Amino acid sequence: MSERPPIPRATVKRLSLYLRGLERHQAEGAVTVSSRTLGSDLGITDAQVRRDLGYFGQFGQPGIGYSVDGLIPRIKSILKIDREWNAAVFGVGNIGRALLNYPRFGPKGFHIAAAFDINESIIGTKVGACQVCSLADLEEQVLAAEIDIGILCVPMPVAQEVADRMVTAGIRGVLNFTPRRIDVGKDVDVVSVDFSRALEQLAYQVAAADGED
Amino acid sequence: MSERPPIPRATVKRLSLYLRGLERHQAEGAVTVSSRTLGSDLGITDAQVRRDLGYFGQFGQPGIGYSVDGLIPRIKSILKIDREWNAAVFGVGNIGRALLNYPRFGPKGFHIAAAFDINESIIGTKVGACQVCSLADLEEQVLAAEIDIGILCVPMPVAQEVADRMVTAGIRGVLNFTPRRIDVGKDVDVVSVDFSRALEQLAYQVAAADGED
DNA sequence: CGGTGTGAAATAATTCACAGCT
DNA sequence: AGCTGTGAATTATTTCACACCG
Repeated sequence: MSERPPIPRATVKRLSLYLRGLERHQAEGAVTVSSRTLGSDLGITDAQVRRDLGYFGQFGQPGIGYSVDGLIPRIKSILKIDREWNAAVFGVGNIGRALLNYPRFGPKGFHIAAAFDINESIIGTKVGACQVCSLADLEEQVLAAEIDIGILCVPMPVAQEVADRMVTAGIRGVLNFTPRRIDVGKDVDVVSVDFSRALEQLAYQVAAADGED
Repeated sequence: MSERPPIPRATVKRLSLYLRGLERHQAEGAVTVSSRTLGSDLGITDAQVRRDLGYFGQFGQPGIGYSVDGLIPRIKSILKIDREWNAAVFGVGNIGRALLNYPRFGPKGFHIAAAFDINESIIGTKVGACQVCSLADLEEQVLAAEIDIGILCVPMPVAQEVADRMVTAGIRGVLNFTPRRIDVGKDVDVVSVDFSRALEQLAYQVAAADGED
């Protein structure tokens, strides 16, 4: 019955970064870490770190800080990455191929279990650890491999159409690499990664730093 | 002497998205667009759109909306992408290669003018439109090609070191594809693109939608 | 001391709501 | 009628500051 306050979106976005910082400290042999240390790693205040973690419970020890080995699994559990997620890559073009070869997903609990494309010349070939399937078999394969998350890397014009089929096939989340908003039902979540947008932000910031406001 | 209010970071992040929306409406032949239409494209309110644009001036016509052809260049000018930016890719691995082949940067005003790697077997080969240079020639080439922006795709352990050299060579902004915070002086800007983080956000959201809070 | 956890205060971002233009 | 631009109100997020613990 205890009434927890709602968790700010901004807090959740930082959680991944805390995890990163903690894993680095762990690799360096640190046993505990203070909110100040953790915060300065990512350029925020100690108060912010304590507030963020405070939403989920009391993990620290006054005078000592947070146990590195203790906090890591707590954050993984909060982010729901204390389990295996099955993902599939849709579209084995430049970006899809890069992601299939990206070695950092597996250890993080994201298992890329399938890859799809429409191009006959690469269907059946092996990219990374996956045999490329035909997009025609999407529904069947998504079901068989119990895919939770779809990584959308197809060309922009067919993005929405492929996304629709992913959703119908039962996928629960979409990681969208397409520079376009994807419409899914309200039961499915989308997170977008947008290179052009990132570059545009950078251009703005660089120019602003030059004194042109 | 007129005192403009400071521009919220959140507003700048949305500007790229407005531009996207406007270009789509332009392609579809629309002449004007209302704040409501533009907003619903990206899932925000009309008031938000008007407020955002209002920070930069009065671009709309009451009763009509915003001129599509008029607003696009205004936003480009605000974002400082009404000019050519020279970028270089550092690290021609999976991601670097994908970016060099990404066809969408050129038309947006970002010209990838150079690519660097340390791997002898790819130095001198052509990837996308670039001949790969040795990282040893970084300083010289950055200067010669007048690189403004560095796209950092090297392996994590050498990321900071390469970034330091980029900064020394005079680069003004870094687009960081490394899952690690990059430290640059205060005269240089960094924007990060972090795949793992995006996946983690997605995992959290999908699980939350499942009712596990 | 050095550090957490957390009310209270301050600041930032969003939405409301409406005067005024076409 | 349809829509912008913007004060005022609201809501979200961050920071302050301090009681309390090891």
